[in-house]
Amino acid sequence: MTERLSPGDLIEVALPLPLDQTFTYRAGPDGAPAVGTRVLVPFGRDEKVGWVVGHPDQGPRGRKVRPLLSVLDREPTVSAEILELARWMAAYYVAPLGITLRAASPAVLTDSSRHVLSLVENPVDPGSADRGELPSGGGPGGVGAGEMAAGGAGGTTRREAAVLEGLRAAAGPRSVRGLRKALDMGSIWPEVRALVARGLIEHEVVPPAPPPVKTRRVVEVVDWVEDLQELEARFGRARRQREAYDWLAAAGGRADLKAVLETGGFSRAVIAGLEERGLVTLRDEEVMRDPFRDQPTGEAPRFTPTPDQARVLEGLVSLLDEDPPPPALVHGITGSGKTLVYIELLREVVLGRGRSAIVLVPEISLTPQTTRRFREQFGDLVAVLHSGLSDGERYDAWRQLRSGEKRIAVGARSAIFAPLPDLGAVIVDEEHEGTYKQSEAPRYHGRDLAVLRAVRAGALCVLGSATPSLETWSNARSGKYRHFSLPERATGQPLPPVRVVDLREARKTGSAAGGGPGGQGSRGSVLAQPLVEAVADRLTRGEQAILLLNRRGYSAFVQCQECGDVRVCPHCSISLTYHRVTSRVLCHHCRYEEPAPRRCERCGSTDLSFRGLGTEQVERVVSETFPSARVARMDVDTTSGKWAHHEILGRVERKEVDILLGTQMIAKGLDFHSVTLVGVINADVGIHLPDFRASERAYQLLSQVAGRTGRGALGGEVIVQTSLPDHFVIRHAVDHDYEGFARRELSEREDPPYPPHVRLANVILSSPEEERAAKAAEAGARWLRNWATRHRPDLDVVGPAPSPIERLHGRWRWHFLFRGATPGTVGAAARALMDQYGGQSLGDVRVSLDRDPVALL
DNA sequence: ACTTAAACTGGC
DNA sequence: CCAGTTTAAGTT
Repeated sequence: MTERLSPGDLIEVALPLPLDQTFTYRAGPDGAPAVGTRVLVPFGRDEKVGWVVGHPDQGPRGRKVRPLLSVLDREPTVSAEILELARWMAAYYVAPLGITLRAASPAVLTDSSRHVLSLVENPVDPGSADRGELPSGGGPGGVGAGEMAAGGAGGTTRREAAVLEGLRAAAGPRSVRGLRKALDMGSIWPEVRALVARGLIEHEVVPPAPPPVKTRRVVEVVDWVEDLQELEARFGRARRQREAYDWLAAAGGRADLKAVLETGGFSRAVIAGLEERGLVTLRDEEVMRDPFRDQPTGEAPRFTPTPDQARVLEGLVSLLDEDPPPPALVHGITGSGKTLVYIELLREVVLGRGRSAIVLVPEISLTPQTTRRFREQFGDLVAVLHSGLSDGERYDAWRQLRSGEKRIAVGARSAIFAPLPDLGAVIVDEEHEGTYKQSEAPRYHGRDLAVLRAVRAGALCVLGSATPSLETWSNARSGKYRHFSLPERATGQPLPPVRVVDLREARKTGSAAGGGPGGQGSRGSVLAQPLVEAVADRLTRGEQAILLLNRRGYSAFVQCQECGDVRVCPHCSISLTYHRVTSRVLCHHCRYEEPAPRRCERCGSTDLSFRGLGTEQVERVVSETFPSARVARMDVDTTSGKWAHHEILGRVERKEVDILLGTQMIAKGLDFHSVTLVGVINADVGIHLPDFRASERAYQLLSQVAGRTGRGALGGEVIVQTSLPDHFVIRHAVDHDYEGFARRELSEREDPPYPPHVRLANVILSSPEEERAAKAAEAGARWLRNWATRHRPDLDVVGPAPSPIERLHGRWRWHFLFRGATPGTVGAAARALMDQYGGQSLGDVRVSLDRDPVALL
């Protein structure tokens, strides 16, 4: 598309603000920048960075149109492909276009101007001070308000004094934003204006920094003198210059200035002399920062695929020729070698066909082995978009992907926006992982965007998992996705046998270690006899054990210790949550509530457990039971440091640890052959979280942690402790029967209906005042029900109720759900709701909408 | 999100 | 009648 690019033309700009609209500006003297270009524009008092998203013929009716301040890119930084993806996200997830564009761009390209304040060293007499120059505040009365503050010297208000004090406290200049946050007293602009007018402080608008580009000085020969005699003549007595010239010529005509000085041993003056004679030039050349530069590349041995792997690979490659290729599920058990299939597929797509590819991984710091394998195979073609990269490193990786210098992007969910031309494949490893869902706006699902982007780009999307999400599973079953499976481990070894220990039995016979009558009501039987024996066995053999406690840290459910029964909402089939304060149990979907039970509804036992069991308690019991064992604990509390994961796993690898105890984070990616026992302390916890995906997650976790053992020649065994040995999650996990589990879980979600049978959205309303959050939730749900009767009778609104996490960051949270049979229904409702409540601020109540939520917290 | 102006408070 | 605080409207 060709655009008229004349000065004064109008541009439509998307700004990263929570406003569901774009803004119109007038282009500068160089004409209207192309769509996808970043521009700096005035916005009220501020200067904002936004993206040109169109060239409207006329501005908004009856409004002024301000000119843009500057064009920030020579070339568009958002391609037509990514802009379309951003537009789709904005519509689907009901987020402003500017917010989605920001999410799709490297951080260094989204910086706005900042207002910076500094103290004036020696303030002159306030009366004679010039009035400070401030950006005109657009609307009427912008400047007028500050006028009277320039009055007497003694008229320093309390607020002004606070601003001055805040500036004195900092050594240098401070941003208005930072100061405002620190002082926590609302807008400080009136005070700033008054203080500037009296010459006490200075104010400056600092434009966004240009993207940081690292450079090096390079010396390059520009005048080649071949003839010896002429060389003599040209250099005369400048012997060192002649030598430097020869040195450079021998080096191919160009070299790092640093190398010339250090390796060549020439002085800076010698080079300057050459430059003077017009023989060489000095210039700055861009250097790409790459923290993985030193990682070994291209050294890995080529593995021969197993027959299964070869069959899947062949199937995937044949899909490449369909237009567009249909998405594919690769369902492969733990240890079946999915990564190898990805690698061989990329070999075809990237090396064979010269196209590019994206590999999404759930959380890159937890999967160093996977990323390393791609580096080893494809070397410098790979850009690893690690969360630990500096903004500059990330920007360099982004540029190298855009230029085609790198053609494989490996990273977490935001890598789906990698600016790769000619995309040939997108791989989503462990596609069932919840980390692919972004928890802030835009609340996109990386896996779903992967499918969408791939289809639109004519690329193949491969979703890989040992325990696919039920959404993906049902798409594969229905034929929407192609379905491949790897039912065996690449080594040919079987999955480890899983033994179930019935905690109810263990308690009756009193054979458990830990807890006991002294405990606070919750019989803390931690390790039943079979697990104690199994661990002791590993200790004597010098092997290692992993103990998992999948406990999450919020209010628990109520479970009968006799029969294992859990109180469930009669309407939502979600566990009821115990509230200590009111001594009641509550459904966090529909707000059904009843008094906390005193005895079990099913068997009448009074032995009810109201609390889960934490890793700390387990650690204590384990240490007491095995005093000589070396125990390491790995959970969010022990892994706060940047390299904490690494450190703990390193100790396990070096066999400095006998028992590794932890939460779900130990279930992923570990591959240690001397781990011959996996013990699950209590499999029930996860199953009864108040969330419709609780069973799915519990199954995934059990399956995954079971896969941590039996990988080596020593074999392995899994012991699962549970009060619910007959629960289908446990039964299918014991049999390593994903399909059986999926069949049952799909039927569980039919009534009441949950995804994948229906589409779901979650609306959270939060406020510092609980009352207001509740009122807003009531009003919102009522409004939506009303809307539905008129527009979408098939829409179902559930709730409102207090959110499972009732209070977060000092705000009370209420939520309600709505569901519909089709994306169209849910989309229309989401749009209508946000049009009604999204923009308008209901006092201090914040509204957020999460479409296709991964968890209802 | 952030600013500003208007509309309310509560002290006299 | 003010200073301070809450609420609503506007940003091109």
